[in-house]
Amino acid sequence: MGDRHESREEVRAASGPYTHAPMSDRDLERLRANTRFEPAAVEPRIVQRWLDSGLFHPEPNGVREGGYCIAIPPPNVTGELHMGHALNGSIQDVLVRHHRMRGMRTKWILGTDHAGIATQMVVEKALAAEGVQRRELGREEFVQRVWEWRNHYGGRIVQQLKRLGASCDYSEERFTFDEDYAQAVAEVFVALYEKGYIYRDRYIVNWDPGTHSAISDLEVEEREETDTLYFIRYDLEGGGSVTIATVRPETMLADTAVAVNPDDERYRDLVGRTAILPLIGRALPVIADEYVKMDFGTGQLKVTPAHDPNDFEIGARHELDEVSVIGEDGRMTSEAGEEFAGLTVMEAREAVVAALEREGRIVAREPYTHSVPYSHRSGQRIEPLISLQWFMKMDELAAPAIAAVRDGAVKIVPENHRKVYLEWMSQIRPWCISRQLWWGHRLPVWCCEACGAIHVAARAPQRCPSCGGDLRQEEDVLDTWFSSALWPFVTLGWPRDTPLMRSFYPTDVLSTARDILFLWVARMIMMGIEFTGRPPFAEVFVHSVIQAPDGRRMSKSLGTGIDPSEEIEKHGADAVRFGLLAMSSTQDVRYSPEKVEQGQALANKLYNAVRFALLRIAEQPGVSLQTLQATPQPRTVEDRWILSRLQRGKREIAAQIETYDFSHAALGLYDFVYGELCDWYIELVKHRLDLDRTGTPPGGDQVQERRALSETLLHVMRETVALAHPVIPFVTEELWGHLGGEGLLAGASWPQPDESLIDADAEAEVGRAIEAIALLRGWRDSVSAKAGLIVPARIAAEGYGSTAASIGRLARLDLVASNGAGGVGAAEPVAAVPVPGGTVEVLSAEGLDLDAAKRRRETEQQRLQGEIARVQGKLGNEGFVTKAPAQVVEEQRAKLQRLQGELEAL
RNA sequence: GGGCGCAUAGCUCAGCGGGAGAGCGCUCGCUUCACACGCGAGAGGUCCCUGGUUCGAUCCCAGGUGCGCCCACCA
Repeated sequence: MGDRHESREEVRAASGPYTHAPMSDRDLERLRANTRFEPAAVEPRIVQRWLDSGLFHPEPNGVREGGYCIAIPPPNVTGELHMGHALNGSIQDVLVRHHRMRGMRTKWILGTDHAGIATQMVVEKALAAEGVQRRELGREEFVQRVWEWRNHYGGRIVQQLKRLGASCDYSEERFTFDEDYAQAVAEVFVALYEKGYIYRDRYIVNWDPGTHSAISDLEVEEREETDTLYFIRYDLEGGGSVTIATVRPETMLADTAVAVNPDDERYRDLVGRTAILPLIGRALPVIADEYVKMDFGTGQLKVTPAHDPNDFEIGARHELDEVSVIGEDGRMTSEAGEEFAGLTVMEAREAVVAALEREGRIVAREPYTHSVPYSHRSGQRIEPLISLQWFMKMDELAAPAIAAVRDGAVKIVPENHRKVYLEWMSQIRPWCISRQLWWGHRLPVWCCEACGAIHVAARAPQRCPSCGGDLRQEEDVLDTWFSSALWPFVTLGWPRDTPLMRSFYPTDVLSTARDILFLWVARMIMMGIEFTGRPPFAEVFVHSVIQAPDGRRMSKSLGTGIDPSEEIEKHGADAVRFGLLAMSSTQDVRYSPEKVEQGQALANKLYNAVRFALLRIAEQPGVSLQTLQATPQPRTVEDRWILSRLQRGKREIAAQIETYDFSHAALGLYDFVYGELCDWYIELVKHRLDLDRTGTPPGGDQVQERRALSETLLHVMRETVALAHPVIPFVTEELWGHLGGEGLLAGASWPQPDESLIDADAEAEVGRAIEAIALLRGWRDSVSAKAGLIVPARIAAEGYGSTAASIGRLARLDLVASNGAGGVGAAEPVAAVPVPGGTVEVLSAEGLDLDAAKRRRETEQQRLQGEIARVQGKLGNEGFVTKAPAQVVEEQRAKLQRLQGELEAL
């Protein structure tokens, strides 16, 4: 990073004057009246300001250096925002906003996916509700209807992304079915075809009767099911029989062989003989094949090349006939015989079993649990069928994509996904890329109706180049993932050499859930390298999957889904973003409504902290908001303390964002705002801006002091708000305006840590005071001191020189000088409260239940004695003293001393 | 059948070789002039089990148990 952002104009930094007058009296009145941040009222207005500003659209300058780019995983055009989108949107937006603030030309490529099967199914369903069937309409009309649907309902998700605050480049929205995109897809297809990577083949595929299309291996999910395993006797010609075992008796109608293992002693003499297929009477050769397991079933296997992927391979090895008895509609064909033709597969199964039973051929049956393939898309059972499809050879494309990840050109975070990727890629198989759908990129393949020749070309030929005959375009469309694989470069103008390409390719990071690591990410890497010569991104960040609060999958059908848009309406986009980031990790996580509420609380807290600062400063006599500089003017130890803590905060959150550690970034922000800024700094400085109720005009020095504190406060507030902006952009943008920052915070500079403001002494002093105050408050509570009671006390401890007054105020003590002669100062203490470095002596028992204090003291003594014994035991252990690092031993000695001091003080 | 991951407070999760943490929930007390979507104080834990390594294990290693997820063509 480094010097890239240094040219940024300083005026946008958090230190600086009010450059306009944002806080008119009316604004201040409104601020005073609104004690809560109202996201629903504020956030939509801020979205509009961002959009109008043009900040989200970077002008391409043709130079990759100094740019930052993310391509959004394009959501389905018909989709609605779900939790995965919301989380990934939040993650990408944190990255994008952070880099934009660091002065980089930042582009977040936006667009939607035509999502072949999914969209076709949605529209088909909608049409069905009107009583219209896809086939009645015809292809052209149907595709027209899908476009209408898309123009009407599509892009809702883009609106939802805006509402989330995602700072995508909305001015250049892309669609994987745009004309340019389609042209690029065709060119890629042609190039791969010409290289011999794409080919057509009759092969057994995963046929999805639901979508009436082939689908890829990755779209198949296996489900455990218990079926019946039937043992069926086939007679042998010339006497004897074999018994095969199957869970799919209906496919026996398509058997073309019986196989045994060549090493199986039992059946050696069967090989070469002929079995008779029951019900059909077809002669089946008995063959020997290694695939057959000797220890499964009978060791005799029916071979059905047309309806089982393994049998298909066996068939290919032995040149067996392929008989298809199940059609693409999932029903039995005429090949199955009159008795069964037209039945569904399940009906046929019953009928075949009944027929076999009549012939006395069922030898046995037993329950059998196995995995059954189902279509991820339609939910229907996959029917393996032989079909003429287009395939893509993957080995050559995979090799460089493997190397890219193995050698670190593409870094996968978290690391464990790297191994999964490499393993999957190393055993990659051909990809079936054709789909028998209507909505999608049609294959750029033309068939001559006269001579049957096939022409593959990116632009439609007029007539057959071979014979001049009429051409007909291939009916099939491409798998959606074929076009999405080109997303990071086609969206930038590829194959043309555009300024966009030169400015933003390759992209910086791809953020996604792991479910599409193979379907999409791996294919993008392969295609990116093949067509642009470079991987399409330097890093892949794999984020959590958000599950329902009860640990089940979030899904509409289960009723476990939580709609992020509803959560945004209820709690605000800031809250949802914070919540999702805070709950995310490298694991899958359960949705935690509490984290969203925590985010909402943070936004409100920050709002009120700024509200306090501005209202209180505005009321100072002799101080005008308009003339203040938001610069650090430390006057006291707490000023130095907060400035020091702030520098550390800036350093930490930047590092966390850069290492994709979003939960710690979000929670660290919360801790800083609550645990340091609000609980302590504001409480410590409040009195310095006290309103003077006596009406006495302040002296000149006092005005100077108040002015200095005001400037420090403004500075701290502006920097905090800037720091929080990537995570909670809305409330921070709103407050930035109130704080007089120039322009929009979205376009402001990221606050850089100023090492000179780090102050270890101040941190130690205030840290000690905080500890003491907490102990004193605990003591007060234990003696039932009323909240308003001011207790006379004296500090008898080292190290409170500059914080004693603060301790008095925040612990509600009336502190007297330690050596005060006469008066209460000389009084005998009635109690001593141990604090770091000594005790605080309590000088009056009035209003205190000191018996309770005594009981408390006793349990405290016990605790201390226990701890002392433990540390002494450790130090008495020779092994510890000689083997442990000297520093650790020293720490234990110091601890012992401290504990003994505390015990004594009691 | 392979692979990966997780078991810490009532819930959701951080932490990770030397004093068990957060948010929410719970209890008690607060109209303390930013915030009751708030403030202050508390209670609550054989850090899954069994071994091992170590001066020392919630943390490292091995095994076990339970729960997720991914990949896989045994009828």
